[in-house]
Amino acid sequence: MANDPTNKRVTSFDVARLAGVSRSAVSRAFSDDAVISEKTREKVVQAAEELGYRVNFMARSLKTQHSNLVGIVVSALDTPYRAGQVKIAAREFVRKGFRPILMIAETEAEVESLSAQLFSYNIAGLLVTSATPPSSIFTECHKLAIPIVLVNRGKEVDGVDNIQMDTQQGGELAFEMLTSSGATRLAVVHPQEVSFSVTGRADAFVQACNRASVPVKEFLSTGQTYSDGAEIVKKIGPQVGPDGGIDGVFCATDLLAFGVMDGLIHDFGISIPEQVQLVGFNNIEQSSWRGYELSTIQQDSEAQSLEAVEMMLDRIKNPSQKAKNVVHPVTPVYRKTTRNSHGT
Amino acid sequence: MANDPTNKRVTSFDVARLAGVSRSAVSRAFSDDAVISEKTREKVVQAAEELGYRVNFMARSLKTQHSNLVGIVVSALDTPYRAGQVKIAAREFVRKGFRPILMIAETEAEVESLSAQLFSYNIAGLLVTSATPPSSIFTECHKLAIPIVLVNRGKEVDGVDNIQMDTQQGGELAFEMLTSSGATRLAVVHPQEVSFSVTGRADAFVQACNRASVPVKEFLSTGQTYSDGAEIVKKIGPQVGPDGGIDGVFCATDLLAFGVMDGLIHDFGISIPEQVQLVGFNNIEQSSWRGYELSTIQQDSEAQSLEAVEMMLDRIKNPSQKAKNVVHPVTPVYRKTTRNSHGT
DNA sequence: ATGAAAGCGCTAACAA
DNA sequence: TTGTTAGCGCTTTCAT
Repeated sequence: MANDPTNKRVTSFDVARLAGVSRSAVSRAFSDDAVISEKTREKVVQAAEELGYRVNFMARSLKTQHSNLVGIVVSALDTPYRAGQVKIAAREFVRKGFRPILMIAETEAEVESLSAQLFSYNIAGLLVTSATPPSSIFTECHKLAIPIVLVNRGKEVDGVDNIQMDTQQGGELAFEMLTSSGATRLAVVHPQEVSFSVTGRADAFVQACNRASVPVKEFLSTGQTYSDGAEIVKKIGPQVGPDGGIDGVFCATDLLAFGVMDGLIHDFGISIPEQVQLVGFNNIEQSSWRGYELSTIQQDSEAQSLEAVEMMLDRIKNPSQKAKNVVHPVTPVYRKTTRNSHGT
Repeated sequence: MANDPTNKRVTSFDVARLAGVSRSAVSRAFSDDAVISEKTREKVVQAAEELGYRVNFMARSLKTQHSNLVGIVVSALDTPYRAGQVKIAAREFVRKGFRPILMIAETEAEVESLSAQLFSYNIAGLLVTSATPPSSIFTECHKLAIPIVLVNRGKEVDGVDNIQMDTQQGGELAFEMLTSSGATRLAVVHPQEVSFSVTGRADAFVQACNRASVPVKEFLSTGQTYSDGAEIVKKIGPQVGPDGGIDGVFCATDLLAFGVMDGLIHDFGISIPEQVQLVGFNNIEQSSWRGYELSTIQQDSEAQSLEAVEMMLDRIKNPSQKAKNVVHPVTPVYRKTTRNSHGT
């Protein structure tokens, strides 16, 4: 059983010879829907096993003009929400026979260049869940007939599959969670950088406030992480209080909420939810930790990811179908940072 | 600028024709170290741009017998520690011109099958940071001359590059952190499933206790997450107390520590660090959150990841070099779950 | 410095 | 059902 590394690699030719068949036969033995008699198939598989043969996907892809490689372009992978999303998507792709190439892209420029790099691989599709790619990518994908699906990346782009949460509902829900349990002077904190889903939910929240003539103050954080929350709370803290101060704040992100919460408690001695109520967004794992027990709004990232890959596979099978645009509902999760335990 | 999807894909042949050169010339223009005059190179690049040409990596790989694809096999990607690790590694690979294929493998069987799948792609290397792959993978890699590097996957395997934290030092440090500030009756909690780095640090801790004749109780959790900590604390809580009870516990993972901590505080009314001290492991981001401020032991996952990819690239360049085995030191981080603020 | 030609390992007509 | 044959798009000797 020669296992010296100088071994020539084994090709379909070797297998064919050992099995006493043609190369086409071995090809057929390893193709999913090919006509081949069970008997020869077995001979081939047997020989392949013996030789340690594996079909060379590079050669196959070259010939068939498509690969089972897909691209996943993602930002902030070290964030619990994104990590979960990517984990699910990657697993699902693999389960369906595809291999995800992972590209970390924090800026729009990176999204563009990294996506473009993927085109050299005959990728079967592209999943983007970071910044919205510039339109050059879309036209390129279109030209190359590469399906592309966007997750939480904003309004419909022509001919691009899209899956997103219901930002509108998200903002309204946050408003409701806060006001239904007595908050009357609100605040919202969200990152200064504009992004469809994050900015969107904040905007919807503000609109809901305006519609109900409830005063609302806006606080812009540097980013959307814990430390950004811990930073912005310095501006919020002084305005929270019994006499006419803020008594309900919506943080566009759970992470942001934790930072704000800790600052409020530890630096301003404010008690939650007695003096201020707090609502976050995403319902990441940490939100249920007993040190926080954050009331929040859940988007089902697992369902999103699963649907994203399904959409893509659909598209691969049927490239001409119309682009879909699905929006996922969002649900309230009442925990201990709101006063209302709320039947729901 | 035709952008109809029926467009034939553009090949080096098209570029060659437009530029008025041979196909070899365009190949040379896109190869890093090839002899070509600046003038023709420019003509080619120009033509390529115009046509939207991109070299087909499948064809290139087929010809050259190697690709710039690498595999990353990982488990528990949705855990903050792993997510950070993978993010860094993936970015670094891309920066160096490689494309990481992400494989999520929770069990050893999955590691085996997913790694094997990657061999169909002529991958340039394999990075494993989940369960330790079975030896079949090693021999396969050896046979195919594919470099493989293991991160925190235990003792040296013959001919396999390996990078790991200093488990011994980790366990001893935990012992020191606890005892130097007065703990005298210790406990350790770690997952029942054996894994090199996690079980290793716990074992080292127990040994340190034994050596110093300090009593220590062992608690086995189901896994290594928050909820596993929240579960096992039910057994620990009753044994913590003023009269001869446990007064110092080392959790093999920060996540585990959070679960234990919350249970101790909320279900048993125990105050930390007054009644028990707590030390975790990893120093993930959440450990510094003010809701926890966990004293812990840091392993520098960024450095580890960076070094892992460097090792791999080294290996790719110089396949015959001896396997390396580097161990990274580990450092104590004193926060509020130990009594000692300790100069360090 | 450049071009001609061979061939990487595979699949898909086509013929038998 | 099977084998023969012709490329997929590229790189790389080898001549020039």
